[in-house]
Amino acid sequence: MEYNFLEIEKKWQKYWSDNEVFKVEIDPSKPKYYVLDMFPYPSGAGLHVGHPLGYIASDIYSRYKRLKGYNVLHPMGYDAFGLPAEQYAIQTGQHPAVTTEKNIARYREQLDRIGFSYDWSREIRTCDPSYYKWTQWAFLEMFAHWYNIETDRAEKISDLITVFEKEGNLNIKASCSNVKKFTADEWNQFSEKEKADILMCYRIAYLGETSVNWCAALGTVLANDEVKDGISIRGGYPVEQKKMLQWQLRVSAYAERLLKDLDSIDWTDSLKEMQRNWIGRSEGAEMIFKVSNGLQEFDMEIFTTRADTVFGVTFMVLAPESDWVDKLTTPQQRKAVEDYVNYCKKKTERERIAETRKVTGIFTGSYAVNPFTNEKIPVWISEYVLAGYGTGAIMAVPAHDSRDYAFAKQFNLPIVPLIEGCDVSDESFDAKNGVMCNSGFLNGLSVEQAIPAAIEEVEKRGIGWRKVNYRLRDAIFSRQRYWGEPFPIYYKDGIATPLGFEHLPLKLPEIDKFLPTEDGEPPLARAGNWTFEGYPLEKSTMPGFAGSSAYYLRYMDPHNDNSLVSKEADEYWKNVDLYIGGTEHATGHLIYSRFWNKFLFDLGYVCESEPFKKLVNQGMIQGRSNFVYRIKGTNKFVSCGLKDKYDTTEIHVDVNIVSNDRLNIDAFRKWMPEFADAEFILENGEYICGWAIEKMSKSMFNVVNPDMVCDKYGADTLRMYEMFLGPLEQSKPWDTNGIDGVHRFLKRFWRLFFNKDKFSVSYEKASIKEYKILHKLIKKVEDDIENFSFNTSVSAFMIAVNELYETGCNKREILEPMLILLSPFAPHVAEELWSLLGHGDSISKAIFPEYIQSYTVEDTFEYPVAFNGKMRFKLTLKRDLPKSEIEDLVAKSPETLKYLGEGKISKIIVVPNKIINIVF
RNA sequence: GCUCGGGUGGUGGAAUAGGUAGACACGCAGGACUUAAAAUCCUGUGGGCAGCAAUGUCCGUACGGGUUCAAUUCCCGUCCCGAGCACCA
Repeated sequence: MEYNFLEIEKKWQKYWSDNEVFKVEIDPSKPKYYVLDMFPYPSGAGLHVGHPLGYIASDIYSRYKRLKGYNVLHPMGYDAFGLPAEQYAIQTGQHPAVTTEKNIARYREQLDRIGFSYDWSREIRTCDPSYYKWTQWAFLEMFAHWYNIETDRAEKISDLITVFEKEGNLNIKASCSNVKKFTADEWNQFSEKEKADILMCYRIAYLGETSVNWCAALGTVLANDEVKDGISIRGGYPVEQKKMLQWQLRVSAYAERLLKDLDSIDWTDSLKEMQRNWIGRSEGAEMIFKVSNGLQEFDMEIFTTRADTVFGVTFMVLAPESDWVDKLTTPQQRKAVEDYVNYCKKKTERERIAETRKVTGIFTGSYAVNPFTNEKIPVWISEYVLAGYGTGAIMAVPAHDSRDYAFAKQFNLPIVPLIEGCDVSDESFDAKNGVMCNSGFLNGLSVEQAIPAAIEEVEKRGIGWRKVNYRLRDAIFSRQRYWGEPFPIYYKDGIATPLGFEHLPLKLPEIDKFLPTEDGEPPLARAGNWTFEGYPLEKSTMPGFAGSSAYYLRYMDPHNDNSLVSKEADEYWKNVDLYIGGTEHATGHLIYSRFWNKFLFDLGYVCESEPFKKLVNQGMIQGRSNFVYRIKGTNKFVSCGLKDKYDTTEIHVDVNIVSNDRLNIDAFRKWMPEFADAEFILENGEYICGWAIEKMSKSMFNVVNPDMVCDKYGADTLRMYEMFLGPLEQSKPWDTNGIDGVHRFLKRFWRLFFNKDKFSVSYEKASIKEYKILHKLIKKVEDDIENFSFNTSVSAFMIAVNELYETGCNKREILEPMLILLSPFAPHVAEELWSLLGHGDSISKAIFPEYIQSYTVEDTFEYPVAFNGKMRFKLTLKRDLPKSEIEDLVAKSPETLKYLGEGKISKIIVVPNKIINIVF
C-alpha cells in the first residue's frame, strides 16, 4: 500500500476537528502543562515556511507532554489590531475588520494543514470586543492604582486619597511623576481639578507630558521598542522627538522586580541579558552642586556612577531640554543658547544618531562650585546629555569619561587625571581600576574602594545620597490611530474620568475615513458622536502591545464574561510552562507582559508573579534564492558553472521552478513572457542555478509556501524537515534540497508495516538486538525532546529505521512503541498506522509509559575491572555490552588505556549514553 | 566601542563533566531492478602518500601557542562571522 499522505492527512485532520480531540478542560487528577506560541499578526501575505517553525516545535512538545500523561493547554489566536491593516484601509477604504477577518481565515486554513494540536475552542482575537473588554478593564485597574515603594506593590488610589486627607503626601513614598509636597489641610482645600492633577501623577496608567517618538508619516507616536535607528520598525519612516500629552504606563515602577525576577525564570542568557540592558540598572549617587547665574543661587542635582571622580570635575553639562537651561542662561549668552537649543530641537532622532561623534555645545554663562575642591567650574549645554536619564544634568570628568573628554578637547576645558600613572594626553582613562591621586581624602584608595568611600562622604556632608537609576522608561500608551482598543476614558470638565466597568467593552466607532482629521486630531474624532453622557471620549487608541500583554491569561478561561480569568482556571493553569517565539519581542512584548502580569499579581488576580516560566527562541528561517545568468544583450542563459566565460547579468528566478538547483526549463519559459523563447547553455544536459541566502521575500522570488510543501510531500514531512534543518534556536536558510531525505524516511517507516501491499505486523517476540534498537531510540528521543534538540531526534528515528531494515523487523512489540514516539513529529502517519494496528481511538489519547513499562531495562550497569591509577577515566563504548566483551575491550583498548599500567580498576560504570566511567 | 554567541567535508549539521571527529541527511560517483523513466535497493564518498587489493600510514574541527597519556571540547593570544546595546553619566 502506498503512503498516500494527502488522503491520510485530510482524514485525520477532519477526525481531530470533528471529535475535538485536543479540547482541554481543567482536570485536577492530571498535572497541567501550558505550551504557548507567540500568536501571529495575520498579515495579508499569509504564512511562509519560516513562520511555522516555532509552532511545529511547540506542537511536538505539546503532543509529547500529552503522551507523558499531562493535561496540556495548547491554544492559538491572533494579534489582530495593528498598523498594516489600518494602512491598507487608508489606501483602499476597506475596513480593517474586513481585511483582518479575511487574513485570519487564510491563516487558519494554512495552520490547519500542518496538523497542529491546538484547542481551537479557546481561540482569541485581540480585536474582538469580548476580548478587548479585558484589555480596557486592565487599563482601568492601572488607572485606579498607584505604586507604593514601601510595600513594593500596587495599591488602590482610594487608599492614597485617605492618606492625603489625613497627612498630605509628606510621608508617601511612591513611584510617581514630579509632584510638589502638600499637607492634609492643603489637600482638602485643593479644587477637584487640582486633586485630579495630583492623583494623575501617582496613577500607574497616567496622562502626562513627555517627549515622544513622533512618526509624522504614520501620524502617531511610537514606543521605544517600535523605533530602531530613528526609523519606525513598521513602515520604516523617520521619527522625531516631540513633547506631547500622552497616556503612559508606569513600567518604571516595576524595574527592580522585572530585573530581579529574571533570575527565577528559565530563559536563555542572551534574552535575559537583553532585558537587563533594556532595564539598565546602574548604581551610583545623586549629588548636589551649587550653581549660580550671578543673580541667583540654586542647588542642582546630578547623577553619577563615579562619585570617586568628583575631584576631577572641571565643568558641568545640561541636556538642551533641561529645565535648568532657562534658569542658568545669563543675558549675555541668551541668544547663543537659544540658537543652540533650537538647533538641537530641529534634529530628528535619526540625525542625532548619525552625528553621534560630532561634538557640539554652548556655555550658559553660569558657574557651579565643585563641593570638594571649591573650584568654580563652568556650566555648559550639550546634546550628548540626555534629558530623560538621571536628572538631565551631569558632572563632567574629562579625564575618566570619553564623552566628557571629547567635549573638553573641543572646547579647551581642563582635564585633571585622578588615577596614578594614567595617561590622558590622547584619550580618557575610563576603566574602573587603578589607585586614586589628586583626590584629597581618596588618595591611595583603589577605584573599587573609592566609589563607596566617596558616596559615604557625600552623604555625611549632606550633599547627596546613594541612588539607583534605571534606563527603563514608562511605556507610552497612546496611539493616534483607529485600529486599536479605545480608551475607556472621558473628559468631564477637563478631568480624565474612567468609564464604569458596566460600560465595557467600549466598542470602536464606525468612521468614514481612517485618516487623522484636517486639524490633526486622531481618526476617532471623525466618529459622529464620540462622547459619553455628553462628554468627549478619549480619541487615541491603545498600542499593539496592549492586547498581547495578558492574552496568555485569557486562554485559560476565554469565554468568561465576568472576569479576565476565573480564580479556578488561574489556580489550575497558573502560568505558561513553555513559551516559544522570536527574539524580536525581547524588549517589547516580553517586558510589557511581565509588567502587566506583576501588576495583576499585586492586585491578586493572578497567582504567579512571572507569566512565562521557560522561554525558547526559535531562529529565523531565511530564504535561499536561486539565480539564472543571462548573457548581456541576448535572451540566452548560461548554467552557473560556465557563467564566468561570458558577460552575464544575474537574475532572481522563482525557487518553485528550481529543484536541487536544477532549473525546470519548461516552467521557466512559461514563468514570464520575456523568457518564452529563452535559450540555454547547459552543463551535462542540465541548467544549474546559482544561489544565495537572503531574507525570505516576494521580491527575491524565494518565498516557499507551506501549502506547496504539504501538497508535494505532506505535512508530516514538512514538520519533520523543519526540525531536521538544524538546531531550533539557530537561524538558517530554507533549503528544499534535503527534504527528499525526510520524505524517504517516512516512506521507509511506513513500509515497515507492510509486506508488499498487505498490512503485515508480526506478533513474534522481538530479539535482544531489536529491543536495543528500540530502547536506544526511546532514550535518545526523550532526552532530545526535553532539550529541544529536535534535529537530532529526527536523525535518531532515521537510524532506528535503517537498523530495523537490517534485521527485517516487523514486530508489533517494537513498532508500536516506536509509532507512539513518532506521533508528536508525524501525527498523521502515526494515527493512520495506529488505526491499522486495530486501535479504536486516536493515538493522541495514548499514554506512552503504559506501552513502554514492560520493556524498561536497567539504566546503569557496573562491571568490576582491575585498575590502579590516580585519575578518573572514561572510555566511549556502546551501551550494555556483556561483561566479557567489556573486559575484552579494556584489555585491548587504545594506547591511552595502556598508559594506565598495571593497577586495579574497582569497577566500570556504564551510563545510559554510551559512556563508561572507570572508577577506582 | 561594549556585551553575548559562533567558525567542523562539496552542503545542512552530529559529537563537548576531555576519550575512535565527521553520526544522520543532502549532493556526487558506481551498481541492481526497468524497454525507459519515476520509485526502490546496494556500494563508495575529509585530504595526501603507498598498494592490484583487503589494508597501511601521515595530515586534518578558522589561525598561533599552552595544559594533558589524550583537546573540536579547557586556558592565553590573533583573525573572521552573526546577534544585541550604543552618547544611559
